Amino acid sequence: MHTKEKILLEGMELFATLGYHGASMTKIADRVGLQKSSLYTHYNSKEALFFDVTTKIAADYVEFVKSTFENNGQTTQEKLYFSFQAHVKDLANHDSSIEFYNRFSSYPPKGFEDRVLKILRESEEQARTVFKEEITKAQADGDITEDVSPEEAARAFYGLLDGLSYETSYYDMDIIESHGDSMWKVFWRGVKA
Amino acid sequence: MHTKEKILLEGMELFATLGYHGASMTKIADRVGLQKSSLYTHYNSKEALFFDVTTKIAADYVEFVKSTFENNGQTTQEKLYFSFQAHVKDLANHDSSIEFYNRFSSYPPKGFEDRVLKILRESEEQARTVFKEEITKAQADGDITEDVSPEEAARAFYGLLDGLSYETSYYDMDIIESHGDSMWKVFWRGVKA
DNA sequence: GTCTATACCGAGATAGAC
DNA sequence: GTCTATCTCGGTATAGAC
Repeated sequence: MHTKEKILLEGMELFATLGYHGASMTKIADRVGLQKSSLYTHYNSKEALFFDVTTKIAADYVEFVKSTFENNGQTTQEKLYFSFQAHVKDLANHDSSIEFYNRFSSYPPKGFEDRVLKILRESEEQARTVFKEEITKAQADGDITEDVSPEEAARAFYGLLDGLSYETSYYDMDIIESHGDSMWKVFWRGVKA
Repeated sequence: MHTKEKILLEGMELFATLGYHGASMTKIADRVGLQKSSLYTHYNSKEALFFDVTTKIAADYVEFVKSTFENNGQTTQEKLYFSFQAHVKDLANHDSSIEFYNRFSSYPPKGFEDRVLKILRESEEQARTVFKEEITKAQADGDITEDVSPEEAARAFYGLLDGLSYETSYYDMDIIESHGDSMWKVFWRGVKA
């Protein structure tokens, strides 16, 4: 792996776990196996590194969501549940790219708010669109009630994920999975036809 | 107001909006109208101030939740919805004590994780107990389905709040309220008898 | 209790040898 | 590209006069 890629990867993990200020250039350099001054050969500033990571994370997230729906021959309930479970699994495992996404969606570094949120919000918008399309199909098939609009159902579904995201740094894996089950059960009861 | 109380209040607001490291002693002192060195007359360290704030926030939150249920002569649905709306309102208004609670539940300052989470988790446990009691009563009255356990319903209800908390720093007030409506609608449909 | 002055440290970033 | 050395800034905290 090239040095620059390794910096990107270690930067992502440290930003995700320690936050922007907690992840010092010294710590990143240590993990890469360099002196901090050598990082500046590859990135002009810490800020430039951070935005490179942010852009990659946003693109990867959309791909992840799409991939969770690329299973043919399932019912809508199964597809939605599979996607939900895939999120729960990554959350419970403290996957660092998801942790990066959640941390900086909620708490972008001071001064970078607008630029960070623009990047992350656009990718979330794309992800939500994927959910909405699945729900619209399910309504057409009569699997989901007409009492709830696709927009409302998609928001409620995304709300489940947000709720679990919030709990990530709060609870252990088994608790998160258990909460996920409760939330899914109530959600599905709330939208099924 | 005594100086120490004012430090506590301004500290809370700055910790909530800027985070632990973002809220420097200089900034806190500026808001109080003191030199930063004078803060040390009242608190031995920034850490001591932070934990004083954390303890107060945790106690206040439990009181807040209890207060949202102290309306007599309502149906369970109305009481739960009232509590939910009270949370939405504070979240949408970016009430700083709720922002403090959410920020440091998810991202406690490095080195303080165990002590901060212990304080905040205990208060959340108490709040969840309040919800569960209401739900148990509602089941006894036949307002909430027996298909879902009180524990599951309470977790799903708390999941709604967590999901909205997550969205707080992401969206504007009107969007949060709209998402809240969608989530409530699906939740109630999911638990009603 | 509040002030000014200062010690001390770790952060981001740059210069220049190799 | 990587290194050592260094600059500058802003942070927490302390000393001592008033």
